Amino acid sequence: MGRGKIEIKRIENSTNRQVTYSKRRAGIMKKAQELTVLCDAEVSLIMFSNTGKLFEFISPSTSTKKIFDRYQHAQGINLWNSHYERMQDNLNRQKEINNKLRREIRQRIGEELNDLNIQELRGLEQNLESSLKIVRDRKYQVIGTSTDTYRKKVKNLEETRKNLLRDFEMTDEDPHYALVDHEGQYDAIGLANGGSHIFAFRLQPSQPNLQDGGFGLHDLRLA
Amino acid sequence: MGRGKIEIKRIENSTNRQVTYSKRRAGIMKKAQELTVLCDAEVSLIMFSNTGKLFEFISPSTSTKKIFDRYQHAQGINLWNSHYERMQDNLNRQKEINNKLRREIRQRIGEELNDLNIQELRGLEQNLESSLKIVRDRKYQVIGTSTDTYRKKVKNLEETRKNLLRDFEMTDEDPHYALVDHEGQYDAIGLANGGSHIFAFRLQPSQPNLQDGGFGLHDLRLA
DNA sequence: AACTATTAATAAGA
DNA sequence: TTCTTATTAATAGTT
Repeated sequence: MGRGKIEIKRIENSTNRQVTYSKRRAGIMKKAQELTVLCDAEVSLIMFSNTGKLFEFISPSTSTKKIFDRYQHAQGINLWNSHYERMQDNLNRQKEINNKLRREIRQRIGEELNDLNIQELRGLEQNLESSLKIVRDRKYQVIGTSTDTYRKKVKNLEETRKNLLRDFEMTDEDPHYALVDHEGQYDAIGLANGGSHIFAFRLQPSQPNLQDGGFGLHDLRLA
Repeated sequence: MGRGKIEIKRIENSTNRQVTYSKRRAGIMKKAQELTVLCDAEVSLIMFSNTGKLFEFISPSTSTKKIFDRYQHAQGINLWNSHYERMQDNLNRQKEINNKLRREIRQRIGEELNDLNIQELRGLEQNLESSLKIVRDRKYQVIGTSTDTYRKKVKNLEETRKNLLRDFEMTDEDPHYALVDHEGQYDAIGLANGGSHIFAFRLQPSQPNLQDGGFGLHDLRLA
């Protein structure tokens, strides 16, 4: 139906192919639309050009999703069962891993030790010892750092005060103006200088295993 | 393109509509096929008549499922997601929990302590201390139990031997028959009586945090 | 389902 | 891409 008959085979000339695609795409779209209206049918037409571009026609009375669902129903298959199954597997795997992790935490907390033999108990004990040492070292390091910071702050404050005093003396104004404040804060800093057990005033947790700060936050039972 | 021009509107005569549907369906199928071949395109054409019957054309180079997947990808949507949304959510939740658990374990092992403040470090330390105590107690309990068991076994063995000896003496047969065995085992049991550090012969782990028996078995990075 | 007059689609050219 | 138009293809109504 053109200036000449053409063979139905791939058009090798790329430009030509593109042009023909445009024209025929429009043509088939129109046909789909006409079929929809004339015959009261539901039509889904999806086309990908070789460049990957998508064109589609869908009868106004329906939707692509509905067509997909209906298609699967009509064919008695579920194209996404494999997706679903993979997802389900993945979910189960995650849950299993979670349970193992929970179990490990419970054992590290000292629960559920009954199924551990002596070797395992010893392993766990050594493990906890070394972890405890690491945490302790880290704590002291942090304390040391913050103490240093406080020391520097104190020094700065003192120098500031001295400078102020000097200034007041030089200008002969009333000196007690600068002497009053920060006493309480000095006391607190003085305590911090001790270095080792400065947080001993913290309350002992009534639930030794469950304290805030991220430990024991998660429900360790099955989920 | 027929004996007369027709309006594009629903054909009310049912027979007529049916006939037209047949003819045009064949026509559009042919068009789809030609488009596929001429322009190297991937075409999916799905039609449901008003009676619910399904007809489809699909380019031989692909499949309906592939077209569906590609369609969704091209549209940047996932039509079946709504079906599996809850599952996906669940999966994501599990993964998140998983990461939190791994993080907790890592901190309990002594890794990733940098984001903990002093309070949290102290909490963790106390937590580890109490866990360590529980594990130690349990270990000693297990050791005690097994020692008791061994003691009983020894006692039984000794009594058995005595009885045997007595039997042999009473029947005047060669007595050294029963005296030879189990010496090594007695030695081992003798050691176990010490009670406190009987497993000290175990190798010190070169990787203190990773020992078999369930601790450090899981990859604690993201998964 | 076949036929065929007629309309519709479109290949090639501009 | 779009328009034109000669030509083929599709099909509406008929048999």
